Amino acid sequence: MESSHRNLTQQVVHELGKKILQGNYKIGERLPSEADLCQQFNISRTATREAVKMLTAKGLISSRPRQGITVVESKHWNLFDVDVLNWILLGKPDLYLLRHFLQLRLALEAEAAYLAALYASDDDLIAIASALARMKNATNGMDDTHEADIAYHQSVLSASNNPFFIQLKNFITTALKVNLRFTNRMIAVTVAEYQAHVDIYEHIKNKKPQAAFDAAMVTQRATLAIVNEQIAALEQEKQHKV
Amino acid sequence: MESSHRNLTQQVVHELGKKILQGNYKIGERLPSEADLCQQFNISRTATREAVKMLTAKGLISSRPRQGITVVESKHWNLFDVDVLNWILLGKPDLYLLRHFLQLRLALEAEAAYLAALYASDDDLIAIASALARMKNATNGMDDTHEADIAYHQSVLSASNNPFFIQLKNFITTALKVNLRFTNRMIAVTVAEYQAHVDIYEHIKNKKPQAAFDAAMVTQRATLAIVNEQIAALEQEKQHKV
DNA sequence: TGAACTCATTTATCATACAATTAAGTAGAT
DNA sequence: ATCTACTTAATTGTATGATAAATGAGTTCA
Repeated sequence: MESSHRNLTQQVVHELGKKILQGNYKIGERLPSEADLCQQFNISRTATREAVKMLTAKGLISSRPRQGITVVESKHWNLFDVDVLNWILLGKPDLYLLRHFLQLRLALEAEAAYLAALYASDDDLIAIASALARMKNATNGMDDTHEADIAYHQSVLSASNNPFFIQLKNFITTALKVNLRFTNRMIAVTVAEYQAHVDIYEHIKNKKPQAAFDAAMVTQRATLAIVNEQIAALEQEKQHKV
Repeated sequence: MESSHRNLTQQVVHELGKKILQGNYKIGERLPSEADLCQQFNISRTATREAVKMLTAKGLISSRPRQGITVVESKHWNLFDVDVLNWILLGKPDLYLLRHFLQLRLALEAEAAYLAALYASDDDLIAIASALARMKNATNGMDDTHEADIAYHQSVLSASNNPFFIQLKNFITTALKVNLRFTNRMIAVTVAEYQAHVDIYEHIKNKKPQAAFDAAMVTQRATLAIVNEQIAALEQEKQHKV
C-alpha cells in the first residue's frame, strides 16, 4: 500500500474519495453506514467519522441521521481541491477530460499572461526566465521536460499577482499531468512550444498585456484544436463500428 | 446566533474558518490546542476534532502531534470552496478583492461564452434566454436585478458543458455579490449591460464562438477599467495624505 | 561536540454510552 | 378508508475517558 505513511483517517479519506470519483457509488446513492465502514476498514468510529467529515468538507458527500451517508450532486464537488483532482486522475482519463482541462487552461493562462504583463515584479520575471532556461535545457535532455513545463506555467500564474490565479497552480499542474498521458511529444514539438513561451515572456517583460494574451491564446487554441480533431476521429470511428 | 440550526461541529467550523480568513491567526501561527478549543466552545473533543478535520480538508490548517494546529500558507487554501469564499466576504472586501474577482471572471466568462456557442444544447439556450427575460423585467422593476444577473451568468456557464466551468458557478455568484457591494448601479447602466448580454446571447445562438468571446471580453474589460480607475484614484489620495 | 536517551506535550485512535434526528410503520379516531 | 398522532427503529451527532503514537526539547554521557 503506497499510502502506509499516512494516518488512518487520511487513508480512509483516500480510499473512499477514489471510489466516489471513479463512480463506484452513484450520485444520491448511500455509502455503507458508519458502522459498516468501521468493519470494512477495521477501524474505530472516530477515524471513520473524521474521514466522512473530510469528504463532506470537500463537497462529495452528505451525512444525516437515519438517512446515512450519501453522494451529493457532482456540481457540489470541489473539483479544484488537490485531492479531488488526483482522485479523478486515478480513473482512466479520456480525451474528453483532456479537452475540459485544456478549455479551462486556455481561459486561465491567457489572462494570467495578460496580468503578468501588468503586475509582474522583477522577481516574478526572473522566475519565468529561469523556468524558460530549464525548458531550454530540457530540449537538450539536460533537464526534465515535464518538470520544466510545470515550472514555467506556475511562474506565469504567480506573476499574475492574483491570489485566485495563484491558487489554480495546483489545477494547472494536474492538467499538465493529464496532458502528459496523451501526448508523447517529439523534441521538435517541445522546441516549438519553447519558442512560443519565449515570445510570451518577451511580451510580459515589455509590459504588452494584449500581445502576451494573444500569443498565449494562439498557442493554446492550437493545442485544443489537435485534441478536438482526435475526438472527432474517435467519434467517427465509433460511428463506423455501429 | 444565525447558525443555531447547524450542528455543533459545523458551527465551530464556521467560527474558526471566519477567524482564519479574517486574519485573526497569522500564517504559520498555532491555533489553540484541541483541549483549549473544547473549553472555549464548551464542546467535546469529538466535535472539536471533526471541525479541525473539516478545516484541514479545506486546506486552511494542519494538525500534527506535539506541533498543534497551525494555519498553513494561503496558497494551499481552497479559495474556490463555497465556505471559504463566504468567509472571505464576511471580512471587509476592498477594491483589490473586487479587482481580483473581476480579473478571474473576465477570463472565465469570455471563454464560457465561447464554449457555449460551440456546445450549448437547446435547453441551455432556453435557460439563457429566460434569464435575459428576467433581466429585462428587472430593468422595469418587475424582478430582482441581482437575482436575474446571477441567473444569466450561471446559465452561460452551464451552457459551456464543461464541468470545471460549471463548478465555478459558486465562485461567480460570490463575485457578483462583492460587485453589488461596490456598485450601486443606475437603471441606465443595467440597461446597457442588458443589451451587451443580449448581443452575447445572439452570438451563442448563432454558433459564433469568437464573436461571443470578444463581446464578453469587451464588456468585462470595460468594467475592470472602471475599478482600476477607482483604485488609481484611491492610491493617489493615499499619496496626498502622506 | 555530538550522539543517544528521556521526558513532556499534543494529536491520533479506540471503546462505550447516550442524545438527537427522522423515515417508516402502527394504532386510533373520524 | 384516510388522516392524524404516536411509536419505533435505524443512523448519525455528541460526550467522556483511556491509551497509543509522534515529535520537539532538554539531558546525560562518551
